[in-house]
Amino acid sequence: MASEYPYKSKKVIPIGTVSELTGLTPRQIRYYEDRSLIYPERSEKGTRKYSFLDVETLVEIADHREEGVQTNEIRREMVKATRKANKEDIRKSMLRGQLNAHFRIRK
Amino acid sequence: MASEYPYKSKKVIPIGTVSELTGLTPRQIRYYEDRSLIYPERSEKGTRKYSFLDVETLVEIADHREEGVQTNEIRREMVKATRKANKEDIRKSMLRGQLNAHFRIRK
DNA sequence: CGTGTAAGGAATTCTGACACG
DNA sequence: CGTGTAAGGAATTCTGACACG
Repeated sequence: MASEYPYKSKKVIPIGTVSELTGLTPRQIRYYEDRSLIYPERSEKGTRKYSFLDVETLVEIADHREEGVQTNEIRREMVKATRKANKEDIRKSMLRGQLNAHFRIRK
Repeated sequence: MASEYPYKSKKVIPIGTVSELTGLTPRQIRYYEDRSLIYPERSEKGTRKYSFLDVETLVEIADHREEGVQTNEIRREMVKATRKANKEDIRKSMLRGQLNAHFRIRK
């Protein structure tokens, strides 16, 4: 489920590399986590690990910030976008369910 | 060209994480690099960075090693597999070239 | 609010070497 | 040949705080 890009969501990138990839400073990256915009995983000893998806999200955050959008507003937009995506997923899976029921398609 | 998996080849994973992902020790991972089985990138200060493709390769290496195959033999097999893949790429691109010439398809 | 920085400590990684076999 | 380990050093990351604004 939702594993179309197996490597995109795997959290394995350290903050220094994320910093290079995004152009953001580690300080900024940690702050956006503090504001609940991203959720890296932690290794046993506490170092943060990010996914490529996190990197993409951070780039979007950076774009919004450059336009002066505050982190609060960015969070609202992200939540909204997520809800929309989830609704579409539900719609699709319901459609699939109907089709399967109709045609008796084995998964 | 060959960028079907944009994130698969990007070298961003530190050796400790690769160790967890593969079950190999950092010592083993460095040794296989020494034997020219993998080629991580280096950060400015010298720390190794691996891609998910490297991780996959390392798992294959681990499988071969468990069967007692020596690194030399593993390297030969890998070179052979690479050559085969390249030949297929060339064949495909030539075929594409012919088709394009025949039907005047714009790229 | 968002970001920089100095501070002290902890965890990571690096290399070259010795060991075993 | 392939891998473990102790050694010393360098680079990375972490947190909490003060600063500016």
